[in-house]
Amino acid sequence: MAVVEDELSLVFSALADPTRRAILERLARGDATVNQLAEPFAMTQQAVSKHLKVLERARLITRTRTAQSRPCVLDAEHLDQAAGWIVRHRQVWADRHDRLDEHLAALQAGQRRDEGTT
Amino acid sequence: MAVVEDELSLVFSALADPTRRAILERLARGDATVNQLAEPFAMTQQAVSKHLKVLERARLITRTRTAQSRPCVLDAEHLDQAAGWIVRHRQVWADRHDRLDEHLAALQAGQRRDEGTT
DNA sequence: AGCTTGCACAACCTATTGGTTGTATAAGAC
DNA sequence: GTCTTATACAACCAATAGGTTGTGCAAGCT
Repeated sequence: MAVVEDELSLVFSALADPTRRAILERLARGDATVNQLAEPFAMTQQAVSKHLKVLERARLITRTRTAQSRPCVLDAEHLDQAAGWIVRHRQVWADRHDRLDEHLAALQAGQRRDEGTT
Repeated sequence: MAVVEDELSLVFSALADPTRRAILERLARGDATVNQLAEPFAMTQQAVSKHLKVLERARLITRTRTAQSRPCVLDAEHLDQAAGWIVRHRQVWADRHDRLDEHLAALQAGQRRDEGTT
């Protein structure tokens, strides 16, 4: 099932794994090689490579080829896509239960974004 | 694997399915019964029930028992959790790259980020 | 040239996912 | 009471996910 998956599903399912989220958190603090990423985890380098492939397929990271290592770099665009979906739909029922408005505001407090994403 | 899963993973993996996202979108416009939710989909009522169980486990919906039907109601809080994670971490690397709100808007407009990767 | 490092590919295993059909049950209608 | 409606449970199935081990290979080091 799901032979061809839409981008949003790819992004969300990529995020649905603690290891991959940890990898993203690590990458948010700076680019890293596969081995550097693998180090904190109790799993093989190959397993981490698989996780990276998932992240790459979801376009959450891109990889460059520098010498013999393949550093990973974050790509925020598709993450925005996912955040966009959530924010968009939460808004709908936030409107319905308007008490959630402040909740929303609190969430975005550090950010103060303002675009009318439809 | 993943015998006990953290809440965030549950939420994200619940969102990682187009059917379930459609269900949430539908519910955002108003509570609905299982059959009402199942109707637009080319799948059995049982399959939709399974999806609802996934959403329930992720605490994205709650169910009430009204007469012989079990209407579904959205629960925004756990969705906030997911949105929170994204917003939080997106911010980190937004800072690294540029930290501009307008940038964010541009990204969502489908524009590609310039790569001033430090 | 030969060793080492960094990573990926392939085969394999098990658990989970997402669907099916078939059946059961609980509540209202007659 | 019996019928119908709305939903859930169970068994089954194919495909995917997430891990393993083993191996291959390209790039640098000496």
